[in-house]
Amino acid sequence: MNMRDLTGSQSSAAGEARRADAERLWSIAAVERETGLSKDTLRVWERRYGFPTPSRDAFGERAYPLQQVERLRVLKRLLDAGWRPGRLMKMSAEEVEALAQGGPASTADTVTPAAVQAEPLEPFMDLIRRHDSAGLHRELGRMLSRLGTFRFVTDLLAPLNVAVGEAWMRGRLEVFEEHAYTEEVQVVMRQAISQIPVPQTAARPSVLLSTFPGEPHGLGLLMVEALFRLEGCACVSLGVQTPLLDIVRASQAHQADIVALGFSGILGAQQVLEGLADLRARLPSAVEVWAGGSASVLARKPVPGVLVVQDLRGIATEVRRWRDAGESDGLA
Amino acid sequence: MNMRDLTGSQSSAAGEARRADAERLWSIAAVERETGLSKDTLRVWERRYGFPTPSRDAFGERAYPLQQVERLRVLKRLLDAGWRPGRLMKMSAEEVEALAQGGPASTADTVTPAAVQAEPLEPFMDLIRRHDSAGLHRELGRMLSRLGTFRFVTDLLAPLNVAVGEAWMRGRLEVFEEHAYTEEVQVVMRQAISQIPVPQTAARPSVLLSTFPGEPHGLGLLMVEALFRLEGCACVSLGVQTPLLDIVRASQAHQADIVALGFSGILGAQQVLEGLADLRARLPSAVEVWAGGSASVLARKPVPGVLVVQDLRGIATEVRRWRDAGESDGLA
DNA sequence: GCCGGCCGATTGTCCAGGACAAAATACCAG
DNA sequence: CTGGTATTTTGTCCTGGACAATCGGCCGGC
Repeated sequence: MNMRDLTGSQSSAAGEARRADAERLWSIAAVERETGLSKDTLRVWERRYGFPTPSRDAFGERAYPLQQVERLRVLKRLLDAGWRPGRLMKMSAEEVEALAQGGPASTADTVTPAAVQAEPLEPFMDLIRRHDSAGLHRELGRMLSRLGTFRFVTDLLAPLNVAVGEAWMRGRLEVFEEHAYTEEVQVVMRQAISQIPVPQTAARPSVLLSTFPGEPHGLGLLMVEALFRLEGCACVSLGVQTPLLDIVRASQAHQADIVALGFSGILGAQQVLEGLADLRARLPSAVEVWAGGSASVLARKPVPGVLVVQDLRGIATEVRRWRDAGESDGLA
Repeated sequence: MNMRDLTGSQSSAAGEARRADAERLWSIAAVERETGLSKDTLRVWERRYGFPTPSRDAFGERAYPLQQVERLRVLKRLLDAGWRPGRLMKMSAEEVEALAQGGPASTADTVTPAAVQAEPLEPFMDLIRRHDSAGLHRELGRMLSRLGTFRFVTDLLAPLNVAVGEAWMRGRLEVFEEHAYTEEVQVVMRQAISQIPVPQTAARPSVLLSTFPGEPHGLGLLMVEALFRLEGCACVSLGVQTPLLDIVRASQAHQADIVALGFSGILGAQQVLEGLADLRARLPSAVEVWAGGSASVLARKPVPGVLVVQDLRGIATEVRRWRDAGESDGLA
């Protein structure tokens, strides 16, 4: 419609654009958005470790060069992989680089329970790495047809998600590759869900699904929704990042029997535990709170009145338990 | 699986739970998550306006009572509707309440271009307010079939999104209702997209879709993706909130001809403009940057080298322009 | 009369530097 | 080794000040 804006600033040579690039400086807010490190953390690292070392703009505010932003991205990734800042900051740039490229997780070695790895994952990892969205879509669709929704979720997607997460932590996958993967899986999962026959009206238990604010990972929610629907439950999803008070209100409005929350491990332990306890306290005791996902806190510290479902297969079991208990106030 | 966690802390009477509720206090981080107001803002409001007035916990940290959190939620909504804090803080609780319930937008009266309101929206708003997810899904699906994807997007969803946004700002819709709406629309839109025949391999232009960090609204992206696909373009979506540097890398990996960004008006003006300029500078000039959405900044301040597509119908026009220009470096 | 630029008031973000809770690790006894 | 306690590390919270960005109103010219 409005073409005028396209005419300006055509850097003719690619090299020229590249140079203008590197000189562009980033504000602390921009670095926070780009890296996921809070402003507080960025400032305290500078004070404590002497890195990063931003210059200052005309107003005395921090201005980070691209190079440091990229290094901060690497550090953040290593942090998520279990490394600690103090250790990383003492290392030379080369050592960090070597670590970023291919090192194993520092401590807390990723225990891959290879026992039940039912389907080969490598073909899918290959498609992701080759940025073949169409191919990934096609192959996922094929596997959905072959395995059926239940096994597709439990035997393929669940381990594949773990593999993707691990690949990212080891620097084998970029953020955008993980985003593209998530998007394709979402498409296939929604297709799978739409194929499940809708249950009777007012099918019980009715389930409300969401995640807490700060938890952007929604794939698990979709997988869980599919499994609930396969059990004949009525599901309402709020998508990700719903404020606590809104989850409470939504559970009233939709007359939910179960509120199911997903946790990927991004949120801090305290945030998860306090949030669940809070939610528990604000919901009538007849409404059950279920929590699941890869966050390790869930396994370590139980929250009174909250059911932790570690294994996706447990959903069917627990739904049966709920129904056997008499459809309301089913707690032992 | 693990039932033990369900047995603890059963507050037998609902009233008892309610009372424990009100006494629970919120940390400043929790209030930030719940309201969307930054910690900095919460502290400076306290200093400047004398509200909120959190008590302190045993460690001297702010502890907000539920009542103030809820008032802050209302204030945040009025802020988004165009009010200014100084004005609101001078008003009595009753005046604010009256405003929150039904008042019109303060300044910047919402100009509803009722000219092209092709489809009646009220039936859908009703379904949303009645929390009839199944009904909403059914009616949206029916309209999709009746209108076809193009008119469904341009004549129904586009104005409906505006209506929903406005209803929220006027206090007629809760956050969770907007979440549930978004989810249902997403389901139908993905179904619509999957029905569009996939184009030839390597169809041009190839389009990369995403939003900037901090912009969680993804419906527009889906609508735009549908329109691009209807024009026979190859689309790859990264979903919402992709870091800038990752958008750049993704555009290389997927050999995108066009990078399309969506803006809902949540992001600040500077963030949008600087982000677009930055992205522009980091992409080869052969890759076009398109921006759209309801953010008013886009209309006010043009960014050199960025195409602003105000009207969804403009997408078809611009795709034709791109193709006529000779498939590469098509800028005038 | 209406649009556009200027100016003062408002408002959110940034800064410094200190403190300390929470988490992770090291240590030690059984 | 195992489980609990001391110690270090690390992110978040604090105060109070400063100021850029934005908003609202004012004025003057087309």
